[in-house]
Parts: sequence; C-alpha cells; structure tokens
Amino acid sequence: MPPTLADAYRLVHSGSLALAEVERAGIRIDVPYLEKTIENVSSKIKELHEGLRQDDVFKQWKQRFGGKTKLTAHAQLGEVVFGDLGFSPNPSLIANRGCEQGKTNTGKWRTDEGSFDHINLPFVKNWVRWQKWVKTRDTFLKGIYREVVDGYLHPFFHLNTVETYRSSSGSPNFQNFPMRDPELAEVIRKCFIPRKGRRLVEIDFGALEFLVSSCFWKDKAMVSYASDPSKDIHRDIAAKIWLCSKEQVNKNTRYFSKNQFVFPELYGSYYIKQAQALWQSIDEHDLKVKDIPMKEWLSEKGIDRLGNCDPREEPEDGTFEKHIKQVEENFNQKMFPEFGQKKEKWWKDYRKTGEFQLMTGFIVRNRPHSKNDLLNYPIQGPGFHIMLKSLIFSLKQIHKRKMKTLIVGEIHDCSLADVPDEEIQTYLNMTKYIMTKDVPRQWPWVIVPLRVEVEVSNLAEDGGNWYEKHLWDETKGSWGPKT
DNA sequence: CACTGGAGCCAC
DNA sequence: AAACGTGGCTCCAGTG
Repeated sequence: MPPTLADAYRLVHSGSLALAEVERAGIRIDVPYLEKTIENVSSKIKELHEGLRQDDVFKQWKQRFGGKTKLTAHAQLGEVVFGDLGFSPNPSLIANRGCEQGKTNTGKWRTDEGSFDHINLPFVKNWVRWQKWVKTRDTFLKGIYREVVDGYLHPFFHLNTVETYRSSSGSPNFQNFPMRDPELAEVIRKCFIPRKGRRLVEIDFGALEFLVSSCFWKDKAMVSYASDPSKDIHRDIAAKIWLCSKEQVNKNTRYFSKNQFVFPELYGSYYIKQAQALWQSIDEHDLKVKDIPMKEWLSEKGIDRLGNCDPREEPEDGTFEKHIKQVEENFNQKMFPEFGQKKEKWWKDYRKTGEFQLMTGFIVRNRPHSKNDLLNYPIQGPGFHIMLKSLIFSLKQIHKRKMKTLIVGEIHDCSLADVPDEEIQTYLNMTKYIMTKDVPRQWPWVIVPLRVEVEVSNLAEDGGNWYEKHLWDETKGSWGPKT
C-alpha cells in the first residue's frame, strides 16, 4: 500500500515534535568571535566605502544625483554606469523575456553582479565587493547576533510554509548560510561551535535529488545510474555535451553538465536555456578539454558559435544550440525513454484531476500548477521527507539509549548534530543505519540504495567549528577521518 | 508610519 | 504556450 494522506499527516505531526526539539536544543555560538568578526567586517566595509567615495566615478555620481545621492541605491548605480558613463549592458547576458537587454522587468538597469562582468572599472568591482560584505554583516552576522540567547542560537524550522511540503527556516534562516564562497563561508560558519567536549556532525544524503528522481520516474536507466556507484550520469552527459571521451571529462566540465544540463532537464528547462548557460560558462570559467580551450576544442568538432537561440527558429547546423538540442533528444528518447514518456502522462493526468499526490502521501491541490511544478514537487518534497523521517528516527534512538547527543539543525537533505566525543561512534553507526536501512525499509517506493556523507568537526576544545570540518568514513563499523 | 513589491543574493 | 523548482532576508522606492 502506498503512503496515504493520513501517513503524510503523521509524518508532519511527529516531524513538528522532532523539529521543536531541534529548536529547543539550539546551536552554540562563539559570541566573542562573532562580535570581533562584526567589528572586522565593519572596518572592511568602511574602507571599501571610503575608497568608493574618493573615486572619480563618485564625483560624477554626485553631479548626477546631488542631494539625493545614495551609494546603496542600485538604480542610481545603473544610471551612472550605463547612462552617464555610457557602458553597454553585458552582451553575454541573456535578456529576460519582454525585457530590454540589461534591464529588469520594471525597466531599470540590472545591477546584479553578472551585469558588470565585462566592465573593468575599479569603482564597479569595489561596489560589488562592498555590497557583498554589507550583506554578510547585516543579513548573516547580525542576523545571528540578534537571535543569540545565552550563547545559543535557536532558529525556527517550519513544516507549514512550503508548497512542496519541504521545510523552511527563519529567525535567522539556518538554511542559507554561505557555503560556496570560501571567504564568506569561513567568516560566518566559524560562529557555530560545538558544546564543550563535543563535535559538530553533519550528515548528508548523497545525490538525494537524483535518487528520488529515479524512484519517482522508475526509469530503468535512471535507476541503474542511481544504484551503481561505478556509474556517473553527470560524467556521461558531460562527455556528450563537450564532445569528448568520459576519461577526458574533468571536474569543471562535469560540474556544469550537472548544474546547467542534467538538473535543469529533470526540472523542465530546455535546450535553448541550457545552451545559453553552458556557452556562457565556457568563457566565464575557462572550460577546457585536456589543455585545449573549450571553444577551440568545439570548433575542431565543427561547432563555432552559439546560434540565434530563438525559440521560433530551427537551430542551424554547426551551432552549439543545435548540438545541445541533440543532446536533449538523446537524453529523453534514447538514454531515459521512460522518463521522456512518463512525464507527459503525469502532466496529462494532472490536467484531468487538478491535483497530484507525492510518494509520501501528501496531496498538492492548493492552486493551479505549471508543467515544471509537476516535475519538481514530486522530487523536492519526498527528498526532504526522507531526511525528516531519518531525523525523527534518530531522535527516537537518542532518547531510547539515553544519549546526550543533540540534533541542532536541518538543511533539506542533511542534519547537524552536537555530539559528545564518547557518543560519536554510536551516533554515526546508528544514524547511518537509520538513513540507509530503516527508512528505505519503511518506504517501499525507495527502490534505490541511499548513501550518506559524514563530516565531523574538531572538539570544541580544539577549536572545532562548522567551517572547519573533516570528511569521515567507516571501516568495519569504526569511524574516523577519511584518509 | 505601516505596508508592499521588486531586485538582489544566500542555501538546497 | 512556455521554458528548472522551493524558500528567507535586506534594502529601496513607492503607496496609502
């Protein structure tokens, strides 16, 4: 019997109790470090601000806006750079539908970071940098500081706000602290520390979205990719996109294949958007095959331009657009034909009933939904539910075994725990078993093996924090740093 | 003064 | 016909 709406209710009920416990536990914050860091970042901001004020561009800015001059106003920056200084909008940016190149929906100049990529003006580079640090301080650092009580932070975790039946977090949002920008990640994540005698332990589900996707579409080839650790979908697609052998795929080319083709394709993007994004990445990130610059490499294969990317036109031969169109057709018709066919039926069925049910029993019928919603919700919701059920089971075990471990946070496909050193082995063994054995056993729709990725911080006494953490793995039931 | 939508940026 | 999804938070600029 597949999960019913009543099952879904029970999950939310016990999930709410579990997350209440997470909220109550709280995360230890290194308050002196946080205070010092706010000071340091403020000095950096002040310096950058001073530099901007002394720049000649700022004089022009003042001439233009006089008493209304406001250095934080994006609209004013746009007027100065693209209006007065006469820079053209970034030609490699893709214009929004119904938007003039380089402008927003309301007709103002776009002033996001990418809009300035092509402009080599120190003033502009520094302005972007300045804004980045202002956000770091005001949103993240001060957001934490404002909510700290007696050295602990208690972010909220909600189950009632998200259409896909994922969770959300607030006050502050625990789920969007910087991670990819190493400079920002370090400054902010060092605020989070374990309690005395403990370590922070983060356990992620590996590749959860792709695994859940396989469970939902039950496409044979997809399930095979998801089940066989020696197979790598992103590498294989990268080889097709970049016209090279699987062995010639490198970290970068795989990364962009994954994030600008495979996931977008699973969630309803299409070849024109993917081609544009990939083509832009080639120069932006200096993509290569072996040591050959990508555009040279592609040119040797007979592809020397992007193409018009006009949805009304058939792409021309010899364009990247045409090539990606073929990769897409191959993806949907040859590689994953069941995915290609089932998604049409899934959409048709929705059009008949106006509602759809997730594998975990939840029913979505709150409003009319787009085709892409129909592709995304069934993956995003149940992916989170796998994590939530694991969290619930872990807490149950922690209580039963009278452990002192505290689960202190959750980010969609991972949990963060504050674990006494002497409980580490128990906690990791127990949680891995729950995540990879117990939960799949309870949900027969999980038809592919689940996997975990474990990261552990140093002890509090050794300067452990959420930034400095180490991959751990298991050999014969014993966990330690990965060698 | 309270509120709102847009734009931007952070995460998964 | 349309064109990858879900959030939270902050600032500005405009409205009542």
